[in-house]
Amino acid sequence: MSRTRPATMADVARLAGVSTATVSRVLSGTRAVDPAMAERVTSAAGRLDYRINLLGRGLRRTSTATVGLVLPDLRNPFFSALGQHLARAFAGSEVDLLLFSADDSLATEARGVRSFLGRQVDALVLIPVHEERSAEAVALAASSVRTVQLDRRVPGTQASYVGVSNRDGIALVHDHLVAAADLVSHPVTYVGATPDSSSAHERLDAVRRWFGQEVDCLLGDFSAAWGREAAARLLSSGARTGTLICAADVIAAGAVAHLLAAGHRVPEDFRVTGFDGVGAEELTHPSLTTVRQPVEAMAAAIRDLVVSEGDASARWFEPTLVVGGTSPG
Amino acid sequence: MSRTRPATMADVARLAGVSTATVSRVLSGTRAVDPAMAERVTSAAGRLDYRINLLGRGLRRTSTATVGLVLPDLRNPFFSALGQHLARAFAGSEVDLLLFSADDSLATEARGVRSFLGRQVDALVLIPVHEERSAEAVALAASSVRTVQLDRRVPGTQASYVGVSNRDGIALVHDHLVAAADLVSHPVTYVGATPDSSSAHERLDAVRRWFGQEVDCLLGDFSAAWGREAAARLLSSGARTGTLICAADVIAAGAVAHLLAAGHRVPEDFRVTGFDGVGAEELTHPSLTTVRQPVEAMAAAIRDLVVSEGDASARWFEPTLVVGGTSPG
DNA sequence: AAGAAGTCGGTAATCGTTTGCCGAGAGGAC
DNA sequence: GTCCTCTCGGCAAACGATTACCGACTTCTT
Repeated sequence: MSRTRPATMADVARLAGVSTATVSRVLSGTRAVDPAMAERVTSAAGRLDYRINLLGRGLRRTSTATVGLVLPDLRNPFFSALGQHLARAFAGSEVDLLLFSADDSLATEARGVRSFLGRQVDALVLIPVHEERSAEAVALAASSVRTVQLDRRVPGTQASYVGVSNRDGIALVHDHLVAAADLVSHPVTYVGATPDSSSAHERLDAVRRWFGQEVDCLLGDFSAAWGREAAARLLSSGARTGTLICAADVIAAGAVAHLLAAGHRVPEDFRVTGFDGVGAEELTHPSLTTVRQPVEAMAAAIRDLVVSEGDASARWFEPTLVVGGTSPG
Repeated sequence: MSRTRPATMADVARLAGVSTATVSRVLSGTRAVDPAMAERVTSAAGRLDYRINLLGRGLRRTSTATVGLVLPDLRNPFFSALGQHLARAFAGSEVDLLLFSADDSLATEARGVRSFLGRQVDALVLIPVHEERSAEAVALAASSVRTVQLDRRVPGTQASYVGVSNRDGIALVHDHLVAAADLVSHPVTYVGATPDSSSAHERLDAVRRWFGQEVDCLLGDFSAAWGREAAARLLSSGARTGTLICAADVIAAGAVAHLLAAGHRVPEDFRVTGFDGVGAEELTHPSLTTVRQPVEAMAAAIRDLVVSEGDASARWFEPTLVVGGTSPG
């Protein structure tokens, strides 16, 4: 495993008997070069196993053909689905997408932003960790490069935003349940996340809007463990029937698992709905009724925003309802 | 959103009335500097909102304090769990961990490796897409920087390896089932993945070793959809009881969902086990019996390997059995 | 035939940072 | 007082690529 000094353009130029300018032009196709000479250069580059140093290129050019994505947590399947779709959206372009996980920490998120900025990325995609406390990181990003917030946003920043209409998503759930079920014998409980992120915030507001201000709310985080605990609390408060509207599919899956384990029936005794629809809803039986976010279209929108020259903008996508086995109908 | 030219060290030096050498030494702490002067420099840097250009630094220094991770697919929860644990393991160090998703494509994987090499990363962590066809990418990586393969490996390369003992993992399942169940009335079927990756390969070999060469095998990919399909095939072949040993928790979850949907009981009629144990096993009811990989320890080992100076090495971690509700006992 | 226009290779400056080396000054030993 | 040893700031040369500019040459125009 001995590693020799990598070949540089100067080495290639020497071997091919030309100047580095010519090598650069051949390899990056910047300007026409005599075919015979070009052939000498490519063969020399191949012989020396030359690979370009992107640091040198990036330093000289102003751009790096790189976009950074900072996300809060890879274990949340919705975020990893977004990451995957975004990666695919960029795989067809000249631009490299690099990911950085903030590990749900504001400090690590800030570090990720600074790291990408230091690397002179052309644009930054951010899923902010916190609705207020990520403001500094988002502002720093937006003041330096084209920045797009994804899924979650920090109000009052200059950065663009791409996300789903949470109000419409909850409305889909509401209409579905009102059409198919009796919400008196199955009283509604919202199992959400504390409104630290704009999506948690907006989903909570939307639930209150469509189901009434007095709707019962249990707030935790976006995890299956919280779904289980919320279901446990509900049962220990005496409920034997009900409707659980969950802020994410992982929460819903946890809740369903606990309800079934406690001997209750889904959807007969308890109806449960999720949110996101990126695949986790199909892991369970019954499969989850959920609100599907059009992640592929969202990823494409991000890709387009990132390469475009326009001003900051915001775009809300329309979710759709996927009816599974955890709700009647 | 007007963006001005970022401040450089020369700007800071001018404002502080010192040379760029002094600025560099103050900001990177390379050498002692007179406290009064240091104070002038830091205040000037703050005033100008100076942020270091890592391209310049990386070009001059030989190292970049960066490690790249190329993984096949973020939607596989095991890979995103590995990514997350690795990110956490590096969050405490000076080194930045950057991720790149190969989108299950050999070409994209190669692109990721080349991209990271061009960025002069200090080390590369690879989860190879394919046991044979990723050989070129792994060899390229290993010939340029310290390289560690994770979870999957390409035989015959110079790169280190960190993974779990698949043979021992399947042995745990075997011993558990033999102790707790009647494998005659519940014949064994292995629901695995085509042996394109070393982990799929090794798990298949291990199943044949512990359960016999003639064990029934259904091979697909690491997805819930495949788990469902495999269960459907098994049922349509007439099976009404059985034991399904699955190569991953997502496969197992899909299989269980289909079996339950078809009206069968788990674990009474069908016993099902998974592999990985990174959280997906708790989304279902019954919760999955699975083989847990010690991902946190594995991530720590990767971190240590990456900073160490030693030769290439291989390390197999020992998995543990997590007994859930899909198997007797 | 002379000038204009186009093609294409090379020279050297440049991107932003780090660091080897020099030298000035301080402090200590004798 | 001399010499030796430290400390610490600055000069300038890298690191590896790109590209503005120059100039030699070819081709076209009139």
